[in-house]
Amino acid sequence: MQNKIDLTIFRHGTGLLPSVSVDCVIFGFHDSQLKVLLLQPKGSCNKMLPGGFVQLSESLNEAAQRVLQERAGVKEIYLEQFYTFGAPNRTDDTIHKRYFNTIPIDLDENDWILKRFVSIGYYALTDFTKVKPTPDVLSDSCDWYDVYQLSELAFDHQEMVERALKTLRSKLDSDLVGFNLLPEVFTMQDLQNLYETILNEALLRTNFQRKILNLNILERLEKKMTGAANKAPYLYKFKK
Amino acid sequence: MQNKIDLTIFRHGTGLLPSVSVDCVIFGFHDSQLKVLLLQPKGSCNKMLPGGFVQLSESLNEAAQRVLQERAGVKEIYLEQFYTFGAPNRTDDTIHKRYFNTIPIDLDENDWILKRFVSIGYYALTDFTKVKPTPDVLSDSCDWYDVYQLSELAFDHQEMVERALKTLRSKLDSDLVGFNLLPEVFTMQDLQNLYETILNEALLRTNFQRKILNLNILERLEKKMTGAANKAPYLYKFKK
DNA sequence: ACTTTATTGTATCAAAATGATACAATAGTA
DNA sequence: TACTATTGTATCATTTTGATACAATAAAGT
Repeated sequence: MQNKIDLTIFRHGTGLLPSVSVDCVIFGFHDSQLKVLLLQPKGSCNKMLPGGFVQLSESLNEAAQRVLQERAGVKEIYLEQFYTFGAPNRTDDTIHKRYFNTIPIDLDENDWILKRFVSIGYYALTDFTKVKPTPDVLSDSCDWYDVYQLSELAFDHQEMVERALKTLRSKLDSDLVGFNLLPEVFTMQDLQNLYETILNEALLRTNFQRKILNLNILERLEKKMTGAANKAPYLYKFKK
Repeated sequence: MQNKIDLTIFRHGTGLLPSVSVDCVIFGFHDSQLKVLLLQPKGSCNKMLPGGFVQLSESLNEAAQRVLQERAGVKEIYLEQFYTFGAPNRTDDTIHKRYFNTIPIDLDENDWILKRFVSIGYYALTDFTKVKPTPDVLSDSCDWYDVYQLSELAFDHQEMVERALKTLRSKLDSDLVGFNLLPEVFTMQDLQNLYETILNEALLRTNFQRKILNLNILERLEKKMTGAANKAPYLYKFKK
């Protein structure tokens, strides 16, 4: 199943902001892996982040949300800007043109789409289980990939993922980010596992539990009977 | 004295990246005040940050450096990107056109310069005493203004200053930022004064001294005989 | 020369946060 | 009933931070 996307928007002068694009780094968590959402474009291009252009009537944030919905089928997600990428050669000419030539529209050789542009990076965390990645007509697939095992990506998208991850790490404590990465209810071990994966380092179980509980942001629910021969952990959910 | 600026760069298609600009928030410190560098454009416009467009051949960072040099006479300064501003109405139409009509060049009504654009914000800290603000031909003046006493600024430049200040505060400790705001040598009181002004809150003298000294980044020099009837403070400079 | 004053550098103590270890409780298995 | 693996919590040591005390000192006043 593919998303509808209005290809006329790619045509010059039909309501797009020239030279500007947005790219989205969407993090998910599954099987103890931190994942990122990537599109496999048609043709032989490397995988890329869901990205697109900005309409004249919308804000950058709105553009990021719309693009994410159109290209990956992900909607109603809180996105945060983390950096703007603008190296003159960031969209390597030949790759860039090859990519846009796979799009079934006529592009003038002088169209700004074929030239340099600046891309504003947005990132978000989302519950892996609640998202159904859906590729658009320009892509063969849309799927999750382990952040720590990425193949080479298109353009400067590797750098984008790295910088988004750095931002995520630095905001993990202060912004109590990372909440959207887990399902509704979870155990303390699930949460610690998430933290360890994002930070890529081991944490001391007892102190992690103390720290999180002292934040007073969790509501303790019933125990989770795992069937294992040991004490059952409590389930938690985030307070509102 | 005014800087030379090549006005042809404003003409459409002569090597500029459409729809994109950079704006610079330059902080200085003097008389116990945190200052920001502003231009007074010719005509009746509000004051504005030194900003300009991006040439096709340069990176965003290079553009910011060049623009700062051309418009305010400030050179060789380390700039850091802090946010990108892209609200659809951020350059209010009438003010925007009025401003660009003061520039002595012909602009087509359809020129992107008269339309919406996105601006990438850069900020920097600099030694007040080492900068000689110099306006360009488009401006009547270029001067320092107290960050906490700003009049209304052009476009969304107030928001830019606020966000730059927020970034500065959050990075003050971790990045040991704020060093460029003081002259070569200084007393502990000078440094504390700077911190208090940036954070806009009082700090305990003894603990501040302990904290800074424990960082092991200062080299203690001779005492500074102030002429006052009390113990003379040491001078310090930053280790390399 | 001695006292006074304002300020500086450092020590000290209490409180809070963090790191590390110990241990009892418990859901199942042998 | 004993055993095992894991969980929740307590405890203690260490480090960090907040608050106060105090001796040292450069100059002025007497």
